[in-house]
Amino acid sequence: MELASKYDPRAIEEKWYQFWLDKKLFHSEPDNRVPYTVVIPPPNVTGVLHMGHMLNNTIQDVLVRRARMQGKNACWVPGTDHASIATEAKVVKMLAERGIDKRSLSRDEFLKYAWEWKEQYGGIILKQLRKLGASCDWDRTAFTMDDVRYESVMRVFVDLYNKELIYRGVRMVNWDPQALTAVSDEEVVYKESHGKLFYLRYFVEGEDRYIVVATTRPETIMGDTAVCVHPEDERYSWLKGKRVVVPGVGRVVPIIMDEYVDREFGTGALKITPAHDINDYNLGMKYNLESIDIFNDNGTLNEHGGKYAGMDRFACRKQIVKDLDEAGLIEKIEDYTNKVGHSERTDAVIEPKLSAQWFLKMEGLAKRALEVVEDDTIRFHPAKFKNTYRHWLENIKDWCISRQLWWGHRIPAWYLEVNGRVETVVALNEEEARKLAAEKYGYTGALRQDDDVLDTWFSSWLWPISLFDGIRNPDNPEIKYYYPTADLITAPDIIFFWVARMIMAGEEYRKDVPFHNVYFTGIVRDKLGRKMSKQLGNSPDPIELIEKYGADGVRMGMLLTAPAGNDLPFDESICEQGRNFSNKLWNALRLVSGWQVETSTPKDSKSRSLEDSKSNNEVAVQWMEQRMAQVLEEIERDFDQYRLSEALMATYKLAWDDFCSWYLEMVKPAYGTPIDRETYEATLSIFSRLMLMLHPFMPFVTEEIWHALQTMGKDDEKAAFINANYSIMNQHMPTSVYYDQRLLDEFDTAREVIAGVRNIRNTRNLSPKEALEVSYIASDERFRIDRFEGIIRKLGNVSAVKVITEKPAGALSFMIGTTECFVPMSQNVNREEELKKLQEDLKYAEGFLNSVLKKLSNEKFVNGAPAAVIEKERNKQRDAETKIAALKAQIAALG
RNA sequence: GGGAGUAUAGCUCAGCUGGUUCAGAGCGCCUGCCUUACAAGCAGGAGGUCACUGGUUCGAUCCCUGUUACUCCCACCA
Repeated sequence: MELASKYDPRAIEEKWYQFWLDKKLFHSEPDNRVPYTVVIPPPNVTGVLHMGHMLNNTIQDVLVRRARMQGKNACWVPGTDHASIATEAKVVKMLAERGIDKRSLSRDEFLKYAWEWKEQYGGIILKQLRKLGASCDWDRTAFTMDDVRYESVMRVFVDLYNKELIYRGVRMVNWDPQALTAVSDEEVVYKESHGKLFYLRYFVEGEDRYIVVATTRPETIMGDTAVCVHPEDERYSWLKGKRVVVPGVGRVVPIIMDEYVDREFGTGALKITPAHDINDYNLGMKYNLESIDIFNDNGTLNEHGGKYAGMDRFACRKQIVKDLDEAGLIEKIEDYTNKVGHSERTDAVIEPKLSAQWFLKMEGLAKRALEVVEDDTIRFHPAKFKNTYRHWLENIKDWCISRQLWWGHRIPAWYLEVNGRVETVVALNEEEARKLAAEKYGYTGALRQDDDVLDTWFSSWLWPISLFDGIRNPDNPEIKYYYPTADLITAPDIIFFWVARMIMAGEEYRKDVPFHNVYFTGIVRDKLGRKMSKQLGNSPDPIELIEKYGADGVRMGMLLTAPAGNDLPFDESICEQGRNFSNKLWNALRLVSGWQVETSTPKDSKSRSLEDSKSNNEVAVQWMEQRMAQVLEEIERDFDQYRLSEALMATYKLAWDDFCSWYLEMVKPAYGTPIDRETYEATLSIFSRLMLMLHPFMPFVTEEIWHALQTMGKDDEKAAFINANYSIMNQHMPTSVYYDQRLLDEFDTAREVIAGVRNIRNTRNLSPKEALEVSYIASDERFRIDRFEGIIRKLGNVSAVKVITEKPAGALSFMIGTTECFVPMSQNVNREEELKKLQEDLKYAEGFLNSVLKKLSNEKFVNGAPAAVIEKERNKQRDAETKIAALKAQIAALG
């Protein structure tokens, strides 16, 4: 078999993904195994894959594939989110481009377009995930608005309404004038903005005196219904009981006094606009003030705006300032910086607005959701997010769940009029509602359904349950088997939107947590530390990256720099490392596949060298097995703590350094000679297990190499059978076993000897082809290299390893611990240089000894420190003294 | 305004319960090599007052005080 010297991921990745799909290896059904469930954080149905998705889904895939190989029944459920506001905005825009105005459409017509759009563009992102290698159970693909999920949402709404946890009320909400809908508190982003603070004159009714009020929003004076000052503010005590004229408007409003006012801010006087500010609204309630709503839903002035009616709020601000200024009603204007709320989805400036909305009571739900995180029934990784979570839940307010949109789950509330009163019935569907209306009110006329839809998160919060139909059929075998899920992998910015609410829903509808662990990924940033975004154009296209470096390469690149909860400064070049690693593995395969295996065991003298190499190889195999067991232990620990990047790094080093650089070099037969069968088999086995360990991180290249290894040396028929019927995916992950630390230590010493020889060669410009001799004085029992002598000879190109008792003349030396090693030189050594080097070493050793002696002569240390620590210091002292003596002797020999 | 977090090599980060895993890893950098698996490679090497300050301790990268810088979250000051 002839293999290309460069690994080309493209064809290989496609081949294996199709193979996995054909074999239905991602599919899961409940059985006797332990379940391992992960639900995907559903991406927006019309979204495209970005780097954040890449990171998030790579992590999920690593965990899922590992669990599967550990013998668990892994089920990773994919799906998409209907994303009410975002999708509706996209559809509106698409229609506008086609010259269609949303307002000219009926609800049904609009929804038809929306569904068409969804069918056309929806799910692109799921296709892209396949390129990444995601091992989702695609048969289970769900959508938050498909039949099962839709009905689940309806049932939950009805249930919570009947439990009196859902209510409808007129409240001040965050209004998005662009999307024309209310949004929740969490969907408002406050941004620093440079504006002005306007000082307006409010004349006292019938007098020449006036009071100056500072405001950032002069356009709202049309809605002013009072001016408020602090009751103890002596500057304004004269105003008590008076009334003032709203400038430019002419309306006469009362002066009220309330401690809410901050006397230090502005002039200490505050204008009250109950319809357009939450605080003013509260004061309005308290003092029974009139509330005048001056805005239309789209942010233009309504009929209360007088001559400004129809103008946009920001245009109106300019105009009104101009007009007031001309009328001499502006005292001054100052620059001012404050935080202005923007809609997360549309970026429009949020307008506080009074409107009728549906709310969900949070108090009881929040309490339970807090408990399960506090007592570690659910663990956060990293744990610091517990603080954030607690703080939010302890200060939570009722959740505004209605949205004035069409795309979404329509609120199942119907209105009817009986005896001049509007009554509400809430039911699963219109038919049920009709029945209910008849029962409760004896009403049989037409019903009018609420126009609003539910907040998107009102469906996502049920996701871990509704995916297994656990709302509609709470006792079905699937929900019982797969719920609670194991791990949730998500970004910290949706901890409130989604994570907290899923926990609430889990407690409410399953009396159990929805997952046991939450792994918070970091935010993917560019080299300059900026968040990746479409606007900045600093986000690479993940699909292009995959084409360039292979999915394995990109996965590895992402994982290497992404410890849990840390932001990840992404640089494309990191993918190169992943690609190079794939290539390295590929070339290891090329090496092994080219080996000739010993066919008979000849007894003649020619086989001496083969026998020699055999015993070397035995040690090599032993060592590699021990090393592998050690790393496996490390990796298991890393996974337990969700330290994925560390687990990958450990595996990477095991494969590259230990396996390729050391092990393969140890057993590699000389050119033209065969390798013994035992070593060959052992190598294939070790290599295969390495592939298993790497498979969760790099699924494609490992599957390819694993197959090559399994079929190596097999006849065509057998190979074809293996290729058609086996996959690395469901092989059993190796587990750590006992390993011999002594052997590992001995190898480390041997490795230092080899490095010492190579270093001498390197610094003295000696040819690697010239064999050197190594000798050492055996004085330290910790220095044991007997077992690795043959390997030292092979890898260091050493002709002999000798134990001696006297320092040889004319030799170069290096120290390993307290043992001196010598390399005799045929040519003259550079005395000056050697002397300089030895003196530097001596100086360092003496300094080190000094610090140790200082410690040991400190009575407090000797009395206070534990015996073991003191013993260690004494050992250090002895070693340092030995070393110093040796160095001095060498210097003397040279001089 | 409140709260949380971070600061260790040029970069990104480990360093778990104070003492031989104690100053580490990967990448980058420097030097020499196209050594028949791999230049997407091989061998060797250099780099750090562990942000600053004071304290606790026989002993501090690690615990405590304060300072500085950055990051994030929360909040209705017009």
